[in-house]
Amino acid sequence: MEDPSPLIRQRIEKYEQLKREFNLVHFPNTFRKDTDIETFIALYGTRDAEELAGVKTVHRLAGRIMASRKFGKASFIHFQDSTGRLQAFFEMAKVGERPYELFKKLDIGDIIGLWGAPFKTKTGELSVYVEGFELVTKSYRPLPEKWHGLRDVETRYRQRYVDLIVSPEVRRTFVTRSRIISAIRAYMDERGFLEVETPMMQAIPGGATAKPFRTHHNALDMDLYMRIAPELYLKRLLVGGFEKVYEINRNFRNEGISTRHNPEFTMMEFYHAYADHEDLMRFTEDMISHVAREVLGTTVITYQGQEIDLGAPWARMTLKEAACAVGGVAPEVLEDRAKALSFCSKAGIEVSGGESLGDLQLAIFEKTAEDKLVGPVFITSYPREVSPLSRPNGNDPSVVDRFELYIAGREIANAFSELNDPVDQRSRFEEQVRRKEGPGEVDEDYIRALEYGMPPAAGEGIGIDRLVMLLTDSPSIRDVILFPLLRKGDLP
RNA sequence: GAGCCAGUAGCUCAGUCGGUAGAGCAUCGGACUUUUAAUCCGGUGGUCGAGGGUUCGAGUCCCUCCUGGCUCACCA
Repeated sequence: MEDPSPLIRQRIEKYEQLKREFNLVHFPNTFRKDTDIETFIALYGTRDAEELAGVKTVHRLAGRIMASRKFGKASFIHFQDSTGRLQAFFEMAKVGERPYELFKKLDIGDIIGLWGAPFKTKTGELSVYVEGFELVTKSYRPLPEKWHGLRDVETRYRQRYVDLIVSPEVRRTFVTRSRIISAIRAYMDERGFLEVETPMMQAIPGGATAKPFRTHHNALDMDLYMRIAPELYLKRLLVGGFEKVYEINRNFRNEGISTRHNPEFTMMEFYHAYADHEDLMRFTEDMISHVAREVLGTTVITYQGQEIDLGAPWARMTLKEAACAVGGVAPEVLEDRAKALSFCSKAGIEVSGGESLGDLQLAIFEKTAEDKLVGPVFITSYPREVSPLSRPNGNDPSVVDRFELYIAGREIANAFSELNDPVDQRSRFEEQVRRKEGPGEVDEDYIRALEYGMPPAAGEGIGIDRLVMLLTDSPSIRDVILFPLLRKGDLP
């Protein structure tokens, strides 16, 4: 910033003056702590004042000053580190007259290192009886107001670092996010899945139908696409002989932004050879209920006021059953293209007229039933036309062996038995090209891979952000992504 | 991309009918040895998102634009 506000100029000048006056090192990196606040509280939190009076152990702690109550010759501050928040007591008689003068000039937001023994105040709050301290990092910018915190959502997203400093619940959400992902990794690893990494930059953006982001490699003079899904690469690995693989990573889709969509989002995809979609339903309900227990200690969650039990087993319903039973659609509408078309126009579903019956069935399901599926529920038997990578059902070739998982009205996972017939796969790709869906060209190398033989398998994608939203009761995907995409722009 | 709503001090917010821009917190100076949004006294701080228009006069009314939120569309 070229012209810092008076407040910031004032702080910079103040720091210069403090350094001169108290002979301080400029932004030092010499303080070392030996105790986290969480540990300190765990050691002493339950002991009473008399017991603590006998504890002479000096701990070195560090953190950011979040609140202060200063008096002439003694003061209290609250400071926080990554593990918690603690009160510290500064007494002129203890730290000395000069250091106390320095202390009184510290600001909320400054990072301080301090050492002292535990004690309990008159009100019974565990605190550090400070023997000495160092100004570790000067904060030039004032923090948001202590009582209301940071309310402005734009600032919260653009300056997440400030949001994290002042909003404990935001920190908690992102810690939970990390634990969820760790629990998933552990679950997969324990079951013999191999975590792999496949290209984020692809010459042919396959595996889904979203619009890709385009980029360019200069040295190769080659256009590339940010991946919209890792699917086709993961299945190449099945051809290569890995039988259980997974990847947790970003996908990029050049589509709209909403409370449920961010242009880059995190997906776990996994593939299991010698398994089918039925196996994956059991696997999924077990995994997600397991993760909920690991991270939250329960399978019963409350999402936006609605109680949902993630305990297995989960309900199952075909797409048509859901449209009828949940969406209130008359069964014959789903069996006749003309009736389906007229239903769509009445229901306000946009149609071009070129849709197949399967396209219409899916559109009707999504319009009428999707957001009512509190679940958890597996929706099965998707139309073949909307599932170009799925294996057709053995009894009814109009549908495929696929399911989507719905919880709280949202699609959380999509899975199917994989199509491993290269001839059928080629014709589905060609059909996509004809219908101008997908990448616009056949991924010949993927077909070639299938021609070598891919073992029968099932695969699944789980939207990690949405799962985290569910388990952290977050209404918007931006609440579970540290730095959600916003228009380029700076705050004044 | 469309509709609706919002933008005032570093932060959280008032601002009536168009008539001299306010409060609390933060910050600065002073008092204060057990506070919990400490308290008390005094002070600093504003391109009212940007630009244009109407008017004697605009934070307030009108237009355009910017940014964000929500809903819808696309998508997962």
